[in-house]
Amino acid sequence: MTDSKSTRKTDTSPAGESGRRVLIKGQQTKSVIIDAALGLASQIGLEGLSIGAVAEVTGMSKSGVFAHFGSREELQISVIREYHDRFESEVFYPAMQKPRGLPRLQALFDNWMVQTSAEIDSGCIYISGAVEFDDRAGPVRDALARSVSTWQTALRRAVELAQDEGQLTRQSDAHQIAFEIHGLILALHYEARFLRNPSASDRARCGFLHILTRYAT
Amino acid sequence: MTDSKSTRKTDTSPAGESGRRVLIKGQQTKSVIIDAALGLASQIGLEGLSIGAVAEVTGMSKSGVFAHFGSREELQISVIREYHDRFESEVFYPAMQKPRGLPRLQALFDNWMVQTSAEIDSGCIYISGAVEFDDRAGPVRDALARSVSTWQTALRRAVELAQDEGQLTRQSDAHQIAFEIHGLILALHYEARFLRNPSASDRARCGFLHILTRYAT
DNA sequence: TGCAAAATAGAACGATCGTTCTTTTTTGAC
DNA sequence: GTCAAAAAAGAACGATCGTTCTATTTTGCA
Repeated sequence: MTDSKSTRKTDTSPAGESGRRVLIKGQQTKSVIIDAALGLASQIGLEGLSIGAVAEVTGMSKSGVFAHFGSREELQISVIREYHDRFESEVFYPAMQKPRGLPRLQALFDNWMVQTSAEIDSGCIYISGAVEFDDRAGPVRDALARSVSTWQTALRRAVELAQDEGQLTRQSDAHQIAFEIHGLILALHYEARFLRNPSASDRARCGFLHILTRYAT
Repeated sequence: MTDSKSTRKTDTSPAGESGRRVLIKGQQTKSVIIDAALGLASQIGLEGLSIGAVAEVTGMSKSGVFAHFGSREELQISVIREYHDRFESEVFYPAMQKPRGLPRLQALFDNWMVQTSAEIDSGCIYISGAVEFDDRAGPVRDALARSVSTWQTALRRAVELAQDEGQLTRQSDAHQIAFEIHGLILALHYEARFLRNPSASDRARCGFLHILTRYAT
């Protein structure tokens, strides 16, 4: 932990002057590894993620995989970053195209529902990771909490904009509304993925409607 | 898995004719072990629960602990049973003293909140277990799902009674209302335990009020 | 107080884990 | 094509895991 060996930091492109350069070999395989690792972590959790399993899936050797990250923690953090990016591009950015206010909030929830429904088979690492790292300090937990907080802030902001537009009342603050929406997603994940209840999606959608109508102007 | 050795089944008291008999030694230590195991599982999860850790906490040897259960799975199931019993006696039974309808439903939620708030430091195995075993078949998952389903049925029943009493409308079925309440508890656990948000309890309580007022007659 | 049975301890097993070190292969600019 | 650097493989380490087997201690009825 104290020795900062950091075998390979690949964020700085080695291509110096000519900034554009197709992915050098190492970066390609690193992407493949992270992709496989994210798939594994979604199923068995970040804690269950083992370098040996990733090596087997990718057809590489353990040390070959290891060399790209320098530690298991760094692999886990890379997985979190990857999930963060995908979540942003599948849930957040598409909704930003919608006009601010209710349309955007509705789009955010819809996209989140689609994402969560797809994760009923694979699992969501924002949810499983929260359980695994809720009392374990360290950089993995920090990365996870930062990603979740970023998303929660974006959701809360969408609620505030709907209030600014006069489409939602201010009888509850945006934080409270975001909290209740988050609860619906968590209950959906719990009931659908663990209890295999097929009606959970309808329950969540219905609950969102209830929230909207309660705060509608 | 196939060989049914089952080292020691302790459910049948060896005290034959004289039914009353103080706990024989093995039962005492078994209780101590389960108690310690539940404490550990609450913090690090059922999957993280190791026999070695339980042995260290109880001051016993690994094999000494192991002999009481015959397998790690049996230990995990015992922990789930113990948690189930405690949950029943701290959340369910006290609320049953209240008159059916809103008072009882309110008491169920209040007790559940107290339990969950206490678990912000220790963790809830109904929540962590759901994440750990959501795609892993086997007896541990079955025991967990059965306990959770029992509790959900009890909660739903309380909602139905409030509807029968005419204190809640039937514009949504009891399952939907129970789903939304469950979401509040999950969001509370997530925000308070993982994100360390101290206002989560107020959010959950406020959300419950919103649900009650929406369905109030 | 005896004595069988129950309870616990102790040592060892194979497996898997993250990590380190060394060696081999592959890459890519010259 | 050369050759240094990068990438990947291979072997081995210490640690921990659940489990098994055997030996020792403790229990509790006669």
